[in-house]
Amino acid sequence: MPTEQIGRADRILDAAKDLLLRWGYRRVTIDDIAKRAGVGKGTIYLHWRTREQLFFAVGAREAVAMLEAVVTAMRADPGEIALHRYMRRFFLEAMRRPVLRAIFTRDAETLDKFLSSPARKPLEGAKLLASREYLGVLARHGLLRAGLRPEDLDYPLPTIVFGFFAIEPMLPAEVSLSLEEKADHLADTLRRTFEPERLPDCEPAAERGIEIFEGLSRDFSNAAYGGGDGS
Amino acid sequence: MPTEQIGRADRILDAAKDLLLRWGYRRVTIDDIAKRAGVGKGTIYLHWRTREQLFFAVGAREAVAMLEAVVTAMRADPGEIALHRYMRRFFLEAMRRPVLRAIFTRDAETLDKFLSSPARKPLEGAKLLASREYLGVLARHGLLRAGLRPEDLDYPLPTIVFGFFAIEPMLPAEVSLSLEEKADHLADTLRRTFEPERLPDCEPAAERGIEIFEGLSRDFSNAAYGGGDGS
DNA sequence: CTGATGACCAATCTAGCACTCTGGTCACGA
DNA sequence: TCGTGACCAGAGTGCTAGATTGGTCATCAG
Repeated sequence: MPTEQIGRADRILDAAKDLLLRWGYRRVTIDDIAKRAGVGKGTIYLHWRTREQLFFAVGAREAVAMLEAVVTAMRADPGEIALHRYMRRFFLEAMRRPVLRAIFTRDAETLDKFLSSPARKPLEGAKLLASREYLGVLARHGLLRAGLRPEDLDYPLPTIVFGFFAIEPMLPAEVSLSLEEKADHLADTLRRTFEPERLPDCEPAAERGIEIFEGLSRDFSNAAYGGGDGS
Repeated sequence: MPTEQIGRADRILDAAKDLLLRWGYRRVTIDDIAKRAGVGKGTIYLHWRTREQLFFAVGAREAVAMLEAVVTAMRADPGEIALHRYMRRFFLEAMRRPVLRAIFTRDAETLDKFLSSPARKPLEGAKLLASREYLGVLARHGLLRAGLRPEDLDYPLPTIVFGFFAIEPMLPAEVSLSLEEKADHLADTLRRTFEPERLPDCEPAAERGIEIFEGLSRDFSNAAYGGGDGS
């Protein structure tokens, strides 16, 4: 895809994202987005086949930004590859991006019908949360408790992490923890539940792990700009 | 309240519960319940002030049954007072009772508008999940990790437990864990996150803990039959 | 010839209205 | 005294006419 078309796609996604956060999924029309992006309505359909896929692309682009932040952190400090550190950062980076926050907390006001659309699934699926390959790398480098196989985390890991996201809109006002403190609780839980008491050197695991997250990032990028079907 | 009136209240609650599980909150009318219970419609209003409170009473009575099962287990084995054992049983007993399962998994099909009603809150509130007094008993008897104060669990404990309930309706079909296995994962997580490596004798803690849960059970019982406002 | 556009159309959504249903009350009867 | 069901206000439902909008494609600018 020509660079200049990517710029146009980004302008459209910017417009869609702004309007989504201001008005919510239901109220934003394709015409609104086209006007705001300064393009004709038909132009939008040169990039994405349906309205739903356009909004999926909005989320996918945010996921790419989040994954890039994660990878940058891992490059700066290989210790970030550890499960509890990764999930801590994942939580923080996701919650700080309004679109991802809406998706992960299942904000019905903002997302409306998009919540029950199949296009949303890849954005909060287990693959994004922790791919099997990543868990495999952790296991091979001694970053999971002895005897713990990657598939042993299939149920409890997403369940625990999901709890921290999903409870967010239900917290009573008197809970005054900062986002960092919440992330610390999540990290502590995962640290104690899934990791060995002493963590080995993370350098070699980080090397392989970064590749995995970069690949995931590329996949989401392709899905966002390629008019992909989100599969 | 005369015993015979409690019998009538139970018949009404039985009818309401049956219809709730078969048709869902929205479709069940007071007339339906009265007919099925063999009483006049006005009679129902001699027990509860509103439809909402009647359905709260249905849930409260289930909570009483659940708490009684919990207490029975604690009497048989004081080890059940430990946080991870208590929550394991809590999860199992709640999930095995369709009404409580609907409440804790936030089943929109069954509960409909009752989900957003304030009357529902005490049923899934933090008090039922783990009261401050109970956590105090655990702390005093060395059943929490050294340095962990009861209020330190205010955020992470309900968050983790909530995750195990709330993810239930979202699990893909290929997850074929039994309820017991899920409960074991929950117990393992709490065991490692909040408890000391070696648990002390639970006998003294169980003695005090049982009183707390019996008191809680009485509170819910009063709320159910006393036409309470659920506060 | 390529790529962008917006008028257009079918299908869905919304507003407004007439009508039904139901939660809650209370006068009456057992 | 206690239980009842006829009754009523107001909330809910179904319907229809009309507006809105996702998606298409003939047309046009460069």
